[in-house]
Amino acid sequence: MPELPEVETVRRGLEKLIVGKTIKNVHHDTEKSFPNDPVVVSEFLVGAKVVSVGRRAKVLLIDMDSDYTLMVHLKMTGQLVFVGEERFGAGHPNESLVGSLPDKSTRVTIMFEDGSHLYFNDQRKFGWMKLLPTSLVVEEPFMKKVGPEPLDVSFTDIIFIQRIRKRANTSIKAALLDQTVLAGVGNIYADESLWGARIHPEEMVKDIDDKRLKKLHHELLYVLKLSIEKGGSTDRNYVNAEGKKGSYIDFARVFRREKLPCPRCGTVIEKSKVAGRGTHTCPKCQHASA
DNA sequence: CACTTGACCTGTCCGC
DNA sequence: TGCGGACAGGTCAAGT
Repeated sequence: MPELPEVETVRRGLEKLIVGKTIKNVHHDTEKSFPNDPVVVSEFLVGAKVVSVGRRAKVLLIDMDSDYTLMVHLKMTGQLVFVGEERFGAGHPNESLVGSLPDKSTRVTIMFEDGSHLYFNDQRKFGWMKLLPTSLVVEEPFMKKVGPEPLDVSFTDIIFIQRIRKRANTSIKAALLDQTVLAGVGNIYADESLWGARIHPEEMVKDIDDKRLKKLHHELLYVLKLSIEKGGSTDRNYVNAEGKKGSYIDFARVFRREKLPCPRCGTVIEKSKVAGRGTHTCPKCQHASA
């Protein structure tokens, strides 16, 4: 579900809401959502205080003062929603979104000493939480192989081009989605940035020159930053830490706009499948030798 | 090795 | 309205 901007929005919300709070207890339903040894949880999570909330790629990193870190991956349908000690009453704008938590998709409930709660909801059960010593986070298999953060100032055009070219014989869309090439890009921002750069998602990386890849890099940064500004995009399940929706989707140019006119040229936007994912393209603006 | 395709799950939507 | 199938913002394992 959430990509870099959505996870970053959740991170910013949680930073304001849970840093400094001490965990009173933790409950979870399936092993899959939180496959930790209960002894470790009771020793290093229960009774520990939240020190900071970080993010790497699409993974949230909640650091505790026990020197353990709670890693959270929301995958497709995960949500991390905070509900304060004072429940929202009828008429509050958030009441309909979080007023009924926990519900049947709640996988993990964390209660803080002040009576507030953090709910990890995940309809499809692809997401996970895991607790591990902070020093071992970098050794975790995904963290070890994931590529650089696109929003780091050190991630230059040159590095973007070099890394994308590691996937010379695949489509540019598959290269963008490859988390070992760069971190955090998913289906929405792949389609949006390719539209911005007028590159067709099926075009082979080796057929795209440096100038066009540089343009793609700039378009990618533009959509990622714009989306963070707008609080992420809400298409289906995504909500931020306060249970609210983001508004980037209102600014999307192609994503989920099939059969609607291209905002640049008016041609009807098409939907197809590229790299196994639903893909939105303007057939006129995006072509092989733009 | 590089790359592509299923599998993991549940809910919803679309066409017959 | 009912039912089957396709599909959903991610990643991994297994396949070619």
